[in-house]
Amino acid sequence: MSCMRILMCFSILQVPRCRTHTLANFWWESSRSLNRTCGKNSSFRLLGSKANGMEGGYSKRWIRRPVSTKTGGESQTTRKSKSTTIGHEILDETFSTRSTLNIKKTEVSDFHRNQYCDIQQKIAENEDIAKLVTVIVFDIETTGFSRQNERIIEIALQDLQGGENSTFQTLVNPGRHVTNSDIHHITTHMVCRPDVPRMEELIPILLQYVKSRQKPGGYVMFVAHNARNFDVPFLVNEFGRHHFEIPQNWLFVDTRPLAREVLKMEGLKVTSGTSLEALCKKYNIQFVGKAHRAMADVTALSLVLQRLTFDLKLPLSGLIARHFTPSELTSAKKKK
DNA sequence: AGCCGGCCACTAATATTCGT
DNA sequence: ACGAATATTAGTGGCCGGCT
Repeated sequence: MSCMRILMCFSILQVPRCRTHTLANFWWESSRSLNRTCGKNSSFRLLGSKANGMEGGYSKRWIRRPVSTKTGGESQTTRKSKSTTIGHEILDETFSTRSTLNIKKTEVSDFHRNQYCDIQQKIAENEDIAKLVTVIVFDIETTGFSRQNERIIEIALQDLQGGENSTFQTLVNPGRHVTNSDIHHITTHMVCRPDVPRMEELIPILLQYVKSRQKPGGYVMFVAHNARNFDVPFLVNEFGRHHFEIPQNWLFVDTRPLAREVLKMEGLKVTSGTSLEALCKKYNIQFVGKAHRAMADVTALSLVLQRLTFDLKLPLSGLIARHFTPSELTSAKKKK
């Protein structure tokens, strides 16, 4: 069963039980709008882990095609033309030379000049949050724990709205040996190749991709497990290392505190487990693909997130209220 | 009044957890 | 292994009621 189908099923099941405007409702609404767009028989398929030589031997296209979703209920011609719209835009980047990357850098700095007013204010003004926020679950794999000394070797993103190009995944060339392959099974041979992008090449593409998913004047909320202590600091460091800034409309949410809240609410000891694995067990969620591969973790976390927000009766605005920004992380560090 | 024990709130130190 | 957040434990001080 496809991931999105599962998401949709959850939403359908949850809505009648939770009348308030929950995140589930938000996703439900999104799914419905997709249904309207794509027809009743829509199905979304995440690429399997064997696709495009991810287990080694990358083909020429080192970005696992962001066209990793497939929409049914459409005529072949429509689908074809649609997948070339965004997919092409991104994949063209993939093949682009350094000169085109420079152009993208200019675009990126334009992007940074965009000033976003406080999202909390928008919530207070009762703006329709769903129309403003794109929720993206993400995960990274790295060569180790130290954000200073180690490097990212894989990134996966999933836009929970679904639809075409809703996932993005790539290996990253760290330019060094991978010593912890026993964890994620990503080897030096898989990433230290000329056809695997380095971080400085990937960032503009990543920014471009996220931009293609965001709503006009909207925010992008990135969700990851242990984001505050691991994924986000890593990302911030990698951006900084290559003189990029995290866009101001990017918000981050950590699912680990949510898990703690749920366990507390249920009267369980928090020490009983807030790892992604423990949460999957708790919610009876099966891993699609290998655990500790970025996309597999993202797929699992997407489902865990739905369950957590449902248990906490947390509407999208509540999730937004729990967001943090990279600047908060650095200022908190300075305080100490 | 003086003493004692129990309770609560707070702080500091230590342990655990989590990501790869 | 690293580092941050959080949980847990231990220690401290203040307050109160009961007792002599």
